[in-house]
Amino acid sequence: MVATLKDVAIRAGVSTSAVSRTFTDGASVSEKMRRKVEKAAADLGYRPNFLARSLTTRRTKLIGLVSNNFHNPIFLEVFDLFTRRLQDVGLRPLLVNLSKETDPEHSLQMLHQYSVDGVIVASSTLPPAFSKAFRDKKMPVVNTFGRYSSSPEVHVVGIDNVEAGRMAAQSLLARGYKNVAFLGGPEAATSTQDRLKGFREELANHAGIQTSHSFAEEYSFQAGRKEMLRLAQGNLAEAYFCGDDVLSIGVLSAIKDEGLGVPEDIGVIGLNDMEMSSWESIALTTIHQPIKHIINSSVELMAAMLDEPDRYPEARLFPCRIIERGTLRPIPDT
Amino acid sequence: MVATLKDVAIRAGVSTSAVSRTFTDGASVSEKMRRKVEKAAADLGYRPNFLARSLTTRRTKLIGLVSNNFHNPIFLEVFDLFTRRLQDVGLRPLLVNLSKETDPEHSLQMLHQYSVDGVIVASSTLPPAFSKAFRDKKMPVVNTFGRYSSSPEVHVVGIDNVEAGRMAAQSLLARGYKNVAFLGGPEAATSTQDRLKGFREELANHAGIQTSHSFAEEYSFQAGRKEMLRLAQGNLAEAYFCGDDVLSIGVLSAIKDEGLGVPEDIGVIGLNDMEMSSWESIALTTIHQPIKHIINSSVELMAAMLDEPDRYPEARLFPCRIIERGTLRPIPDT
DNA sequence: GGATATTTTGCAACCGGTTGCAAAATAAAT
DNA sequence: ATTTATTTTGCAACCGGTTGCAAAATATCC
Repeated sequence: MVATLKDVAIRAGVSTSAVSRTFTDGASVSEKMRRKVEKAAADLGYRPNFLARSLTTRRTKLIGLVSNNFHNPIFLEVFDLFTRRLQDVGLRPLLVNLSKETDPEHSLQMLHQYSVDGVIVASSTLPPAFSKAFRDKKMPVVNTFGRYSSSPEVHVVGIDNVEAGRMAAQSLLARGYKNVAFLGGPEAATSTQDRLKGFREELANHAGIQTSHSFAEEYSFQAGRKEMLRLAQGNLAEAYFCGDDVLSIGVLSAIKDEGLGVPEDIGVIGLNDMEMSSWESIALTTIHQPIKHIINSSVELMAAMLDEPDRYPEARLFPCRIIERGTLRPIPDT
Repeated sequence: MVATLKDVAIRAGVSTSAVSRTFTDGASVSEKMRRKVEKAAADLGYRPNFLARSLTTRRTKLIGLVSNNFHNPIFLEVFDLFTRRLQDVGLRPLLVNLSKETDPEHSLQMLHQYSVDGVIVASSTLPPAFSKAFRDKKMPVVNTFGRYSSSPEVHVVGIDNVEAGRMAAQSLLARGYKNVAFLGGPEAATSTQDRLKGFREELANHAGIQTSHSFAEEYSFQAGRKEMLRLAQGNLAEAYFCGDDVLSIGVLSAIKDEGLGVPEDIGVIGLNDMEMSSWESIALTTIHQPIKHIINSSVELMAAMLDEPDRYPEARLFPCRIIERGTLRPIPDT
């Protein structure tokens, strides 16, 4: 019913190879032949079948896009950027939702069976072993938002979370806060651990600063809110560095419920700078993570790996910067 | 390098057909043969290649999931539910982002070239012609969140938007508002048109009610906010029915900026009941759209169509209900 | 114009599977 | 133990393409 290569060949009165070649760039075909074939193809509405083609070329242009982060609004931006960018370079995302799974095996096999050309693991909460499992199967992998230090075998694109933690500490110190805390995402996430590490290291350089930390169960509004309500049972710090914007927004909600004001009573700084954080009713001061650059770079890197599968692994880290909005008190005049 | 059917056949000392059959349910293989083959397959770590298989079976289990809605947080929930549900029934979503495109042709061709088994169009803002284009290519299509009346050729799953508009009008009337307005999404979207239609029809049944309407450019926070700020230049209505929750949240932000209170000065009711609407700091009164049921049903329907491609088209509509939170004044005691 | 270099074309095998059909093996019936 | 019915197996063709190789067709050179 739908036209195949052979149909076109017959109609044009040429061999199937000739038809195949006119649809393969870089193949040797004369102008005359090309015109003849293209005419026949147009008449029949022929389009080459990518899957059949992939059998011999061993290229599907399919990319597994796996994530477990479907409750953090920034991931809508992430998916938007990824799908658009992948489309731009002629790749197609096969989306895999790992929300419940802990075992990579199943999705690994599935992606393998679909012969994806590569896998993008977009998550800072999946364990590094997960990305490594793909690497072990010889699949090109890039772990976007991953931790570069813990899996030098896989390509990582993202930020230096330790540095980001440090940056948060510095901003709080600059604003004269003396009692500060970290309210992180899941304790097992590498992003949480690293941000905490940088935060504490920086604070340790300064005398007379009180510090503490705790964790939310996941990167979500409710988890952030819940943890802050719990903390409010005891003594609160003067300012909180939250592991992520959506957590911060949950925290802001809890603070409001406690009848406290931001930034008068408590300061909050987030991380990510998702679109929502700039909403006038939220106006979250946060550390901007340049996700657009991170994602463009991830896709670029993936595209490069397709041509050079054994490329030596690298970490691409992008600098963050503070976005001042309304949830920290101003820097005092010196 | 990776084991193929033939490798397994050789190692087990049987024909390739035998191997193929042990991996095809319902095929005729003796227990002895099955064991022998499975042993060999396990030794080699063999997994059948789905794409090669699809060539003869004409089933890829790939489903095009196309949307243009990457700025409305509810779509993160939508993608979460879709991907999970599709995975559950053994289907894989090939995600297509149509944000910029107006022309279906390109993605249509691409999905065709990947031999997707079906297409789910998840959008209320893509024109019905879009879904029809897939149908015309004989692909199973379900238009989730579509308008059932305007394209009886394609399967639609969602709500009755006219009814939802009516419901919004009724709630406002019940609360004694006399001057009400509709602030819709893009004017061209069928969802906008239908919600407005129901809203006005219902109001027309009641005397002494003033009404007006206008549209935001897209379903997004900023668009809602912008439109509300524009309206605030003139005379405001007592209550606004917004075409969608994210629009409502933008509207709330604008109202706050104008120094007005909700619900004292102005009432707001949204539609969707996305997770964020229940956040304590937002507490939006809204019409709940049962997206979980809608999506489950969409996937179920798609699965059914794979077995029966010429299934007579149907519309599956789910009832909405009002979720009372804090953005409308209470119903007065009678 | 003929010899040689270069480009274009078709043949046929292959990518990794599935499947209709007939032969071989096994089970059931007499 | 035969004969007959049923199940299991392998052969070979096919799904829709690509590609190495050698032959055919063109182009280039003297």
